[in-house]
Amino acid sequence: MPSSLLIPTTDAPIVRKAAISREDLLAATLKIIGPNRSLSTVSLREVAREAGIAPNSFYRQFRDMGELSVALIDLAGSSLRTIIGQARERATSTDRSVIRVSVETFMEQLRADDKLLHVLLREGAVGSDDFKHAVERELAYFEDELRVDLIRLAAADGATLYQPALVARAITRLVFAMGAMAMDQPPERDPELIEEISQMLRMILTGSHALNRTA
Amino acid sequence: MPSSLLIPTTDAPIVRKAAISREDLLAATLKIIGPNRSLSTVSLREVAREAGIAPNSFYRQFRDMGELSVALIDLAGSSLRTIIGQARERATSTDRSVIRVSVETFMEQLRADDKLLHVLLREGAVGSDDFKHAVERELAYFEDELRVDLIRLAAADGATLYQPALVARAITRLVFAMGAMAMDQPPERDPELIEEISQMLRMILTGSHALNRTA
DNA sequence: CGAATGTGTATACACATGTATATTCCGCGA
DNA sequence: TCGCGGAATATACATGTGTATACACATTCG
Repeated sequence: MPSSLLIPTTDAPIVRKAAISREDLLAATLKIIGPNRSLSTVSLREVAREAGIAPNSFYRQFRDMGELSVALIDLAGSSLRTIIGQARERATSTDRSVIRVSVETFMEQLRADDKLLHVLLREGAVGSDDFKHAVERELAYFEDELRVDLIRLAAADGATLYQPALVARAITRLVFAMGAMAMDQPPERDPELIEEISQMLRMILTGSHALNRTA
Repeated sequence: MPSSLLIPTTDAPIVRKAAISREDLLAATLKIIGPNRSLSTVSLREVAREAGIAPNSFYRQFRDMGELSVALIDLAGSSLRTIIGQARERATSTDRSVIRVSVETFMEQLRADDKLLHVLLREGAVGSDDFKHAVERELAYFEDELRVDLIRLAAADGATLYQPALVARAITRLVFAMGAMAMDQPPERDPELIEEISQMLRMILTGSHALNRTA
């Protein structure tokens, strides 16, 4: 069971002095990228500089930037799954709208999980094939967990969805697109955006129920 | 043919190139970018090479690659508006589903309009502020035209939408996200994707109608 | 005709990048 | 204690980049 994802490991299963770790390089990369800086334009040397190591030391951890990028996506995926878990937990322990609480949690984490989720949200469409596959894999995870949740929630309400898989995909893509958009806006607008997204999801879900009845 | 009295140049017949235009540079850029090549990683020299001109000649047309990128987005925007027009035309002259015909047209143009729309669909989240604003501007156009159309269509059916602006935005973002996804898939899957997207839009629209009744 | 102007090119420079090779450093077992 | 082996660095090189400067040619206009 891998426990260390974000926090530097303090373990010593084998004798280690490990001046530099993969996590350090990932963190350095996150510090570099930003709203105007895409992952694909970050150079190996730049990461090494930010991490305070010699360029060649990079190779001890990754074959090249492509490999680091994939590792970053995997990290972001873990973070994303944590969010889902939190949202699910919060949603079931409240009387407020499940949709609303979930969207709120998502946005909150988007702001907190500095830069990590950004990569997942906005860099999905460009990069090496390996990279794009890594992104798609995480999206598929999200989609699938959402699908299961949707079915469960609908059943609890005594209803059924029209096409759960499609609903899950639509919601996933829409939320990610809106999330990417949100990252370019000041946090003050978050409440507004949360409201917008919630309404959109409500439309999709309501539509799904309605279509189920007529189909 | 008098030669310079300094270094005798290697007798390369210096032939004058035909005048270069902005369009040539834009076309050259489109030839360079692809599924694994983002606009932000394309260099000025590379564009010049592809266009068959000296690097410095680039400056006669654009200040830098950033300016060229914005011009590309504007171009893509025009192309997009042509698509909307076509879809509207086709949709009104048929008994088939408006949604379906529109989505089909969109996908068709996506495949035809080689590379141009790709830029708009997938590079929206990274780049200079000017670039991102250019992308957002085009998205807003699309959104707004769609909103007007939706209202008109709903009225023709004697119905009203819940929140036309929101519906338009949801559809826009969803279609663009799915379109970006489609570009990474073989055209054989287009029919399937068209079906998926159409269903998603149907859910949103149906949901909007339903919510209008209950709200 | 000849100068002015506008457009394209060649050359050059000062960087940055990825990586091959050689070198230094340091903890550990002998 | 030594020295050995791996980790980290330093140096180096070939290549790519943006762009400044100087030049060549064509066209326009006095």
